[in-house]
Amino acid sequence: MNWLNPIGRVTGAPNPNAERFVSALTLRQVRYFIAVAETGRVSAAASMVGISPSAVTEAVGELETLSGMKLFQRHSRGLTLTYEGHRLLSHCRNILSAVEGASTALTQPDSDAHGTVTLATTITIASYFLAPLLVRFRRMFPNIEIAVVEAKRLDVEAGLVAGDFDLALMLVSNLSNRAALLSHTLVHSMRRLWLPPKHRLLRQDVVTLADVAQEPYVQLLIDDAEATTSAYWGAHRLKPNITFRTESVEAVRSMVASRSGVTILSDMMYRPWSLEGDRIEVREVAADIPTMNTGVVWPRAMPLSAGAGTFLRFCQYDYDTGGLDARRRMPVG
Amino acid sequence: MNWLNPIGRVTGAPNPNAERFVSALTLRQVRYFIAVAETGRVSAAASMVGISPSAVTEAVGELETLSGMKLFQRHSRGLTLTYEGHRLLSHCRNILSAVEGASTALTQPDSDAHGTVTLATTITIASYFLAPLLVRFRRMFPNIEIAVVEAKRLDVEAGLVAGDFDLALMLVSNLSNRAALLSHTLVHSMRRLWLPPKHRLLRQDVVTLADVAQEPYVQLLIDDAEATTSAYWGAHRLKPNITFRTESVEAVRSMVASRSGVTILSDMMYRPWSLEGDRIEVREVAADIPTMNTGVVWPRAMPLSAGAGTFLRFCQYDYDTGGLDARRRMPVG
DNA sequence: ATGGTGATTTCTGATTTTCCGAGATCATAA
DNA sequence: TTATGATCTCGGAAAATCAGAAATCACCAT
Repeated sequence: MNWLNPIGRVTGAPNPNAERFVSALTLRQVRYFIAVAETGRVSAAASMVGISPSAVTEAVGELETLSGMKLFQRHSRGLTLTYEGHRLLSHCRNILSAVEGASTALTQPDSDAHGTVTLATTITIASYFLAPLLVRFRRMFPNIEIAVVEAKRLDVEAGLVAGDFDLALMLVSNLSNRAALLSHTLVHSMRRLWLPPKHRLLRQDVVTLADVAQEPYVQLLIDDAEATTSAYWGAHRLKPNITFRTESVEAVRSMVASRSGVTILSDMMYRPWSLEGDRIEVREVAADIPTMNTGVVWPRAMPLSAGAGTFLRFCQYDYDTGGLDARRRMPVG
Repeated sequence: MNWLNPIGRVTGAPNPNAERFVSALTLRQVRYFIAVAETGRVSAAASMVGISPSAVTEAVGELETLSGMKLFQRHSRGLTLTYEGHRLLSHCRNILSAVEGASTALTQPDSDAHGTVTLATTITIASYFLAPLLVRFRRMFPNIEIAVVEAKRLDVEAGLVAGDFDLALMLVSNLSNRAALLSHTLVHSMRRLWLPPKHRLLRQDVVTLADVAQEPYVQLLIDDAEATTSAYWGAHRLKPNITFRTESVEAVRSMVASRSGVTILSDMMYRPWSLEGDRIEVREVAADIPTMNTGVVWPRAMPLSAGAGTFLRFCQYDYDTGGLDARRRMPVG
């Protein structure tokens, strides 16, 4: 039990157990507490929520022991909030308004949402990420039209802040204009070493970047692939022995499968077979190679349109349910 | 019961009863639902929250009938969220984080808060509002020092955006720079007609602004009093018959009490006696006269300092408990 | 096919919470 | 001092909650 000194400050234990509070609090207590605080009388609060006064008294008492502080000053005319009670009241209102938020979200399902969303992507995403995602989205929201625009990374960012695009699917690892953009990353893809079958590095227990430096290296050129490569090679004070550069991922696959070189690319692009049907193996490299993070990006300034909002929510949902998680389609290197 | 069609959309009733949802939802349901959604298995969720799986199943079932939609897709390996369930999940997280917010607020009581707050006011507030408020505040927070600065309205606003003041107590009805300032109004004071005893207008059933226009009018000059007066007189296409202007409210009181004129001023300044001890009556005017709204103002850009935050909270608390409500000290006109 | 496995769900009874209603209590006003 | 109007306390009944056993179900290997 806590006591108030003459000037109304709590003098008892400051925080008995906040742990217990979050796990034992009841919405019933919150509702009754708010009713009492707003009416100033237990009886009025009871009739407001439609139960007997004694139940309200009980709930308030529970809340007081739970919070470990006296919430009301009781006097003959009723109850008035203490300062601590007043502070708790605003938090309790937050809780109830969160509940109401959930309720209104339920009453306005966006199953029949409509409108159009202009979505920008970079080429990497467009090739390996977008198509299956869009299929699932169109199936669930047939009345939302998605206009897809492919552009260079900087142009996508510029278009977002200019309002030309609603949102973008792109690599968020190296976003330039973070001040004006918000992002939610959906997938972290590891970058791993691609090898032809029976390659000598497959027999090694651990493969280092120095090992890879000895091999002929095929460098992909799309998006920021080359810049990223030189970044983490440079951090290790090494250089790949680049023997071929191409903008085609299929060409990379063929080169690797035909034992003409190796490469390090993200799991998102990996497929176990080349176009010709030859197998491609994959190995983890014992080095600090950043993951490739792709996600949704939108301008910070304006709130998302309804359609864009449901697309964003859908992306999270689709990721959570495994729709676009590349690792689940992958062998364990 | 609702059903999912092959593409996973709910086809049942859209919103059975949102009313019931907000009044019957339980934190228990929310907690268990989140646990199941995060683990994807009833058994794991049960051990996470420390109860039996059957109880979890029950709670999830309750939440599904309460929300009127299927929240999980059940299969042999466990449960995965439907899209609707995913959407509800984020709202449920909101609810729980609101609960946690309340908890952390309880563990960090600001009873022992300290620091200094520089508070700006205009003259009207300083005379009729501030002193008793500060007394009560200092009694509750003796370790927070309040430095009071009195200035003209425009200077107060400029000082707030410049960061010279933490907050201000002032009239919020006619704030100029609303773009850069946030405000919370504490008191709405009606503006009413001040009359000497036995004045002829006291016998009238209703008093219009046209009636007042016939009387000699005493115009107070402090703050925006004159601008406000001409604003609402102008809106009624009338003009007061001003016979005296003064910057002293005491002078106004004396003039009215000694039958030298009438005036219209806010209840906040009203006292039933003049300095000489003569009585002053008050009457409501049947006209559209704006109320005088005074409250707390602070710059929108930066978050409030800890001390300023508790001062703001205290003002709301003090108002709610009747500390600075002028009407409770007033006769009913 | 067929039984095994690992999960959810259903069912039942025990425990706890929640509620009501009747007194007890208390502070204030007449 | 008494009356009043409020809260608080204390039963017992109803409802919610829980645990554990049994039932069910989908999938997988044999």
